[in-house]
Amino acid sequence: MKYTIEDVAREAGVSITTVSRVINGNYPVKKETRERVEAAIKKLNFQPNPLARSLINKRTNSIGVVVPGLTNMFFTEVVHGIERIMRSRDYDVYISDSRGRADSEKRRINKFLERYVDGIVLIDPQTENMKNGFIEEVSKKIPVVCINGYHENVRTNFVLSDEEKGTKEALEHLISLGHKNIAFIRGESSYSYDIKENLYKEYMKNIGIEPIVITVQDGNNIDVVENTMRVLIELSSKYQLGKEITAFFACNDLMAVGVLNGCYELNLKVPEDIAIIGFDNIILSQMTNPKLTTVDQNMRLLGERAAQKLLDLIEDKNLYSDTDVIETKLIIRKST
Amino acid sequence: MKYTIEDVAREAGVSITTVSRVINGNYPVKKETRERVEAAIKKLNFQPNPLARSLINKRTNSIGVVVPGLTNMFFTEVVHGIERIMRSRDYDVYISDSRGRADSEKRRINKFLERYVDGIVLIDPQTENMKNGFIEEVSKKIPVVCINGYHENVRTNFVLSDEEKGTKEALEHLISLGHKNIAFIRGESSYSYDIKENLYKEYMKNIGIEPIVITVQDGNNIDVVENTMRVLIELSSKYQLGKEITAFFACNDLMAVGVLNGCYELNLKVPEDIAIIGFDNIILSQMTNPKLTTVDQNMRLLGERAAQKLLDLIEDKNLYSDTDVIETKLIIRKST
DNA sequence: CTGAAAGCGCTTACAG
DNA sequence: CTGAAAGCGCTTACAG
Repeated sequence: MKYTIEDVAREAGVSITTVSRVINGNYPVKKETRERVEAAIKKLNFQPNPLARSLINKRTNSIGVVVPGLTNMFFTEVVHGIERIMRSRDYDVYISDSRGRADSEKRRINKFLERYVDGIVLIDPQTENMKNGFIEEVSKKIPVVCINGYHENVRTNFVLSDEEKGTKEALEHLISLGHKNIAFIRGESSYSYDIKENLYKEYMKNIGIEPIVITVQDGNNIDVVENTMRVLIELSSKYQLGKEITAFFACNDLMAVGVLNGCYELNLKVPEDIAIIGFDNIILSQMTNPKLTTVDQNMRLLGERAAQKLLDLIEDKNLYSDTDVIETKLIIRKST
Repeated sequence: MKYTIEDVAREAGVSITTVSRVINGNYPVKKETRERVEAAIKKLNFQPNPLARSLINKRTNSIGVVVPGLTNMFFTEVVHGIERIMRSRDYDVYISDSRGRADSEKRRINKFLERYVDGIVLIDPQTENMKNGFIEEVSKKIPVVCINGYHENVRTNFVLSDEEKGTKEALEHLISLGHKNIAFIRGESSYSYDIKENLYKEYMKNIGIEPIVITVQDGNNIDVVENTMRVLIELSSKYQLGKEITAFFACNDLMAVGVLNGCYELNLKVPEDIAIIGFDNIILSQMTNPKLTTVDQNMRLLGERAAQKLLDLIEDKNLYSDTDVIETKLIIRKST
């Protein structure tokens, strides 16, 4: 079995109080005593039971991260950024997948709360949970940082990428290339899609073209690639692709790849017949043929910044609310 | 603040012992009393502190999963299978990324041990940690299931996909198409690559051709796609591609996609000039152009089977060692 | 600088 | 069927 602090105390011939003190280094201990205790710890290869410590400290040195889908590389990149920071500070990061559903997200968060994580990062939290006050409630109990997502009048912390600016640049890029008949592809429910859709409609209004909004299902699971492709093929019976629609703005790269694959099936040339622009700049966007024009969200930085902020919150408990914005960048490649 | 069992006891006018008994349902409690306690629990919205329970039970109702890289969809698919099973049994699953390095994998495992997870799943564990006995040691302390990875004389539990059979079928498929000059692409250190390489060499020996083994770096991170592409381009100055090499066997789909992208850069037609076969059947393999011929590892089932086995182990502590083998399946698409 | 004791929030013999 | 008490492995006032 594992050794306890009592075994160490016996071994070193001191009280458990003293052992505790040398472990935590929070009280003066005579050098000689300390060395004896350290030797005992080493000899027994003693590791304090984090459960027992947490029970008292109310701290677990761990954080929870909730993502809508592990198969969208956008999220794994962001998580990677979070992990980089957290590990350097000796925090454990636990990842949990909500499958993009509000009830599941809620459950995941509650589980983390039960487990006494020290803080939570929510990537692309469900709008429903933002609007109904759930996330604000959670933010009162524990440090929370949200990456992207709905944020009007919600008192919690945000690290946002400037999706508005990114969307504008993307749309203007298409327009500067002479496109007017631009269709818009989005997933079911995410604030990121909503922002983009609003801007898209505005632009279309300005150029006097009827907007075409296409909603595929869950946009954050890799299955969306196939789904989007199917949707595109259906679409080709309604619209004359290459004429009535000459360009697609896709809300993320996964959907953009779906469009690309659909074009291939339909024998449409990209970008000659159809231009495609994605969003995120996941590595997949460089792997297609042609490579995808897209908007870089600087995913790694989003994660790092969120982690840093969460750490700050955990440390001084100034619980909320604050917003950081990170720049996006248009990456022009071969699909436009 | 959160309520404790004491608050519930006071509210219901019973002892904490009784409250504990109705929560756990492990001792008889008079119906009337039970109802009073249940009402109090409901009223206070009481949730028992899992830390305190775990301190006594030595159980946390959670498991750890260590993966070499979250950006290789092979792993996220397997994890998905694990989560499906675990959630239905109300276990939390915590995912941790070793970045494919033995020291990091060790550290991740030790962290899980410290946190008293009830069991651990290792996906594609590092050969080094298998051979030096580390994983066997861990398996003595706690239920462990390994998915794939080195397994000679290591006493722990395995769920393996039949990579040998898969490799043979892939190679035979290429040969049946008339290929002899087959090159082999692998990542740095993984048992999966080793098995495949051995078989590859055997086949090449049989057909009397000098084997060409190309090692790219870390094969389990999505960066490998770019790396492989670069490696292929360099390779084109050493070999006459399409002649001295007419086919590539890649140890996973990520590398296969890298080869595909490289061929595109080099203006080589797939499969006319160069045939490519991958391994795993991650969804990405259907998204390329042409779609990839590959070997399906049934990732979801690998995860589910491993989770089920871990659960069995957790429940009856019959700690090791046992091996399940799951069939692979050749998926012929357009790259061969 | 050091230790005995109380306490974190639970569970489980033990006694009735 | 129910409760008082010990205990899980720690930390931290309190006293010296």
